[in-house]
This record gives sequence, C-alpha cells and structure tokens, in this order.
Amino acid sequence: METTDTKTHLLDVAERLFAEHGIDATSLRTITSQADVNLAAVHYHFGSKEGLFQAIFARRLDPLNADRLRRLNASETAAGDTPPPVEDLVEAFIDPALKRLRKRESKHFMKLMGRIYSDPSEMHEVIQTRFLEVGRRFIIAFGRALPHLPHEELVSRFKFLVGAMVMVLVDPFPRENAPPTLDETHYDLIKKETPLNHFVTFLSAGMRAPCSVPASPKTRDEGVPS
Amino acid sequence: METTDTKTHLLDVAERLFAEHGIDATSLRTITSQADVNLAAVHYHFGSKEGLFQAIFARRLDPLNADRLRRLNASETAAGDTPPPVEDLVEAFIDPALKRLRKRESKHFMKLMGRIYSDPSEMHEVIQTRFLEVGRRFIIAFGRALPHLPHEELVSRFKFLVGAMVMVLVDPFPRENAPPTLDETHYDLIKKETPLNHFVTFLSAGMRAPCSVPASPKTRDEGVPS
DNA sequence: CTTATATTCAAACAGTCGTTTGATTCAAAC
DNA sequence: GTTTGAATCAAACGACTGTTTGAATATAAG
Repeated sequence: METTDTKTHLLDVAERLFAEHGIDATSLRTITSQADVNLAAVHYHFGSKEGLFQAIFARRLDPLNADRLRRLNASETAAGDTPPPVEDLVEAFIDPALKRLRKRESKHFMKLMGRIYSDPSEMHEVIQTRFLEVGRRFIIAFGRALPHLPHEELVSRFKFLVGAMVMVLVDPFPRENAPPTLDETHYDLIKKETPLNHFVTFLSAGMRAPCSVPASPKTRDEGVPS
Repeated sequence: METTDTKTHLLDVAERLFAEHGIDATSLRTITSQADVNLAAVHYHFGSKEGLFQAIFARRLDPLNADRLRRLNASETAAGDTPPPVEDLVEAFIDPALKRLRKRESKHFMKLMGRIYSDPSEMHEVIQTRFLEVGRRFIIAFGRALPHLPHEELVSRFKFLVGAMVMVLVDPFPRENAPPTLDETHYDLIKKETPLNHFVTFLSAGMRAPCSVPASPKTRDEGVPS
C-alpha cells in the first residue's frame, strides 16, 4: 500500500519542480532524488515523463474546471431568464483559480498551469483540449450578457481576461517595481496576493466597455505618419 | 565580411526556433543546421547559447522600449500640464508591440518575448531588468491619470494590462474556440490579428474603473463563511 | 513454507546536449 | 609571396537526458 504514497509524493514533488524551474529544465533524477524514490519509479507508476505530467494535470485541472462550470451554472440559474451580470461571470471564472492559488495544496500547480499557457510543446494542446469546453461555455455566457458586442471583439476580450489571469498565476504578488523593502517581510504574504475584487472590477469594466470604433485612423503600420 | 551575414542569419533562425519550440527544446544543432552554418559558429560569435539568447534580445528589446518611452513622452508633452488620457497611455504601451507583431521582421521575436514572461529561467530576469524602467515610467503615468486609485490596485491593473498583451503576443489570432474552417484560409491573416482598438477600449475601461470595494464579503477563502 | 504479485532497486542503455579543440580556409596587409 | 588575423570546419569531449532491464525485496494468498 506504499504505492499510493510513492505516487502522490512523486506528483507533489514533480508539480512543484515543474512550476519552479520549467518542465524541460526539470530532470527525472532531480524529481526522484528530492522525492526519495528510485529513478525507475516514474516509469513504473506513470510510464514516462509525459505520463507523469499528464497525471499532474488530471489530478487538478478537472476539479478546477468543474468548479468554474458549477459556479457559472449557479449564476445562470440565480439570474433566471435574464443573463447573469458580468461581474458574476468574471468571478465564476477567476475565483476558482485564485482560491486554489491561496491554498498551499494547489499553489504550485496554478503556477505551472500559468506557465503552460505560453508553452508551445505538445503539453500545451493537452490542457487546451481540457480548457476548450470551459472557454466555450464562458464565451457563450459573456455573449448573452453583452449582446451588443461583435463576436470577434468578444473573443478578443475573453482572451484579455485569460491573459490577465495567467499573468497573476505566474507571478501572484503585486510587487512594486522595486526590490522589496525589509519591513515588507513583516506582512503576511497571503495578504499581498492580488485580490479577487481587483480582478472583478478591472475585467468587468473592460468587458462592459462599448464596442471599439471599427478602425483607428491614426498610427497605421509605421513610418510615414498620416 | 561574411561575419555579419553569419551572425544575423544565426540570430534570425534562432529567434524563430526559440519562439516556435521554446528555448530548452531548441538545440544548437537544430539552429546551426537550419542556418547552414557550422555548429561551432554559435560559440565563436556569441560565446554560448545564452550569449546567443541575450544577443537576440539586445537587438530588438531596446528599440521596442525606446519606442514606448518616446510615445509616452509625446503624449505627456501634448497634454501639457494635465496628465494624458488613459487611452493614450494604453496605446503608447501596446501599439509598439502590436506594430512589431504585424511586421514580419519582428514577428517571431514578439512571440518569443511573450513566452519569456512566464519562463522562470535566468533568462527571465534579463528581460525583466530591461523592462523595469519602462514599467516604472508607465505606472507613474497611469498614477497621474488615475490619482484616486490606491497604489496597490494600480499595480494590479498594470499587471492585468501586461498579461493581456502577453497573451496576444503568444497567440496573436482571435481564433474561435473551434478548429478553423476551410474558407478562413482565404482571409488575409494580418486582418485577423487582434486589433489595437480592441486593446485600447478594453484596457482603458478597466483602468478607468472605480476603486474596488476593500473586501468582498462573499466567497471568502473557502468553507467556513465569515 | 511455497507461490504469486506488486513494488523497489542498482546498473546500464542509447542518445542528445552544450562546449571545446585544433586544423583549415579565407581575405586583406605588408 | 609572406604574414597575420578572422572565420569556418569536422571531430570529439564529458556530462546529462529519458528509458529499459533484470535482479532483489516486500506483501499477501494458498
């Protein structure tokens, strides 16, 4: 019955190292030595390095997306016939991620997930596939709440929203653009994480903005000024 | 005088491969074979793989940031005593990047830069150092345009802005959440890039949003509600 | 105890990596 | 022509990678 211990221990150590140093830069020997298990244990329990990677995502990503969809459904039923307010949609998408970022258990995974968004490897399409349904559902919901918005601009705005979230996942602390002062260490670090209401306020205002003018006449390609 | 040809050729091929497949996943042998130069040429001209990487950024990042600061200064002098409108600040920050994204010359580099933002390697701090002054200047400018905003929330919002931009740099096309249909290939791909006015509209509205309420009483950490 | 199954282990495999070396080619200077 | 320095080249270096193997060990069943 030590199997489960070895497996979960490997998952924990690997997701932390993957998040901190990247996937390619983390060797199986580093993982297994820090986890105090034999090198071959990875292939015995997960088949390969990519199997280990996929197991990490299978463990955490599905509950995260299920949480998002659950809260989206709750907002929609609570709103009845009318579409739910934009704030609720933003919060239903963002808060499940921020909540996990605050919890020690999923902290490293959320950073890893943020990193994966801008990774081109085959790992990318794995989570992109898992993310597809959630993205589709939220775009539909935002489209109902903002029916005046052209579909193309709606997709752009949802991408901005995801980008803002990813940036916070990768680098959760709203650090000053200067090295931290000494008395900052007295603060509880949890309190310094980007708060949910910052997210909701900013992104809801952006989502609600009127449509862009079809073309900005100034600052075309470059060079010759108009 | 073939030195310059070899050097720039190496830079061009390397920045394309780094952007497409990642830095760790791109070997020097892949680069040199695609560039039709000898393997040792990398170490002769750049000293190491990281030297090559830094040369790629030295070539493109400083002009990009100089462009941003030039436009920021232009907006500030045009506005006189009053702070420039938020739209101009957003555009001064975003447009130099989007402009280069449209140009074939810097297209791959912008994607590479977007990827670096969520990379933890030592490369990250290299560009973070170069980015520091620009970020500081823009945060000051936004703070003048939005004096009612607490500094902490201002920093959060600027991070959202950067995150939205990075997401677009990494994945420039506002693709549907479905595989592209056949007739999409008839469109000019340039026309499908995320337009600047989508950016400015969304991010200016988010920047201008009123301050968040200090704490959202609902949905605290989890479990026990306060 | 014996058998069978699941797990761990040390050791090696074949391959790739960034880097270095030393000879060779090339172009301009004298 | 000779010399000098920069530039290119094939070849190898040692280290590290993910993966595989087969024996050793533990655990539980018959």
